[in-house]
Amino acid sequence: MDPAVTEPVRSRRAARTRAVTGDDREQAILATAERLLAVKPLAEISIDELAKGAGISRPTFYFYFASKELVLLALLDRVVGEARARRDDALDRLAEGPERMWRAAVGAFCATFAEHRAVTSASAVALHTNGEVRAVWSRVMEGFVADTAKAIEAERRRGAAPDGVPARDLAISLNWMVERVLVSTYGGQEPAVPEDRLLDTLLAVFLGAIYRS
Amino acid sequence: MDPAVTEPVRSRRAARTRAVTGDDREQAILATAERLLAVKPLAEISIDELAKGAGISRPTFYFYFASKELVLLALLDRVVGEARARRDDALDRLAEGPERMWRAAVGAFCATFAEHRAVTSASAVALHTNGEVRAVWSRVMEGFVADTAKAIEAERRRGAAPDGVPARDLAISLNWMVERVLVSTYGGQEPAVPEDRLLDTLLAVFLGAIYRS
DNA sequence: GCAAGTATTCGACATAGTGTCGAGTTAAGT
DNA sequence: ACTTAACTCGACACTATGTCGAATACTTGC
Repeated sequence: MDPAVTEPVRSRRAARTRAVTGDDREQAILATAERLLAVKPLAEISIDELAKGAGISRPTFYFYFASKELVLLALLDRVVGEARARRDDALDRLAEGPERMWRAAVGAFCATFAEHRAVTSASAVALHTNGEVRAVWSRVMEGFVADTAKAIEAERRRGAAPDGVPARDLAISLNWMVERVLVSTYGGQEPAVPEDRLLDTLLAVFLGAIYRS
Repeated sequence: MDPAVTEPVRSRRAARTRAVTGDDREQAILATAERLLAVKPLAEISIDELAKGAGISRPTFYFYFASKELVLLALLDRVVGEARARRDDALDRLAEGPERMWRAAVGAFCATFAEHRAVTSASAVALHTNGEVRAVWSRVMEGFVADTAKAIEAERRRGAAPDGVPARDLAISLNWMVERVLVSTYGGQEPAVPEDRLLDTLLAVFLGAIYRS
């Protein structure tokens, strides 16, 4: 994902001339948002709260962000970069054996989600509410799906995995499963897989779906 | 799910005395909601719209439902009953062979979701917004999960399926997968599995996860 | 067939949140 | 010092929610 697409998060403002203040405020808004998201969903956070938390008035908030969803998006951008890096790292581990690789790949997603659960959970929800969050999330998922499908096809070519339903369809289902299960576990929604069995369970489904004829 | 739990949807009003009018209005609200949900999400439907659509004023709406989420819930209740009936039907098909049974069980979910996509998609979204929808959805999922887990354990006992991760964890993951994949496909969210390959794909994951050692 | 009670209806109000406009202040660059 | 641009906020307009109380309509017991 090129950053350009999610860049126009900030309302206007060009290169920072004034030493700090502007960026400080922006960071203060982001920090406030992250803090509040750990406690309650985005829908229950008013712009006034974000502004107050950053020590500015409500109209001033709009100087920095056009909506609270865009604040979330800025937060999400950070996290996405991290997830991407970890995943790329995992995909290089095919040499260590397929199970190792899949564990690393699924684990990358799980770990990122867990470490930033406030932001990721809120995003998974905002997805249904906000078009821009939906677009970002779709692009992230698309990346994971494409890589997963490629890995499945590679395993099929080398004869390790049997043919079956289209690799891409399988990849889509598996990746959405990961997303949904993580949301239920970390969002406190029942029924949920206990956190400590998360990775083993998801991995079992991956391996079964990919390697069983 | 005992109906009693989701019964107090209506604000008050006891047994209908006045021949029809009251129930008619209530049905009109439900019909309006279902019609609008086919076009836009619940969040974009105002109570005023629902009231106008049913030919009443906004305050009068509150006589019938305490919130628009409760209207959705009433709609969902109908659908849940249908899904439950179909699923029960499917689980009796073990005699026809495991693949047949699983196809029927997953298909029951898919078919219900597809036939009432406006209501089910809206509910899957409201789940993240509304506590009561969340509770109903959780109970429905819990039912599916329990039955799925029981079926997996039965297959394991008769030696058809190998042991592995706890059956319940597997059941949770698989059922959330179905939910999430259906929402993406019917909610027009990318990436999505094309509608006509939905059942085959989900079934492949089920069989792989359950029967692969 | 009417008095009493209950079901139903809505106008009017109170409240909360969003987004915008325009007039201000502050700081940098020249 | 003066211009320009960054930044700030008071005040307004708008939309939606939810509630209260008074009015109307139907039903039932008498």
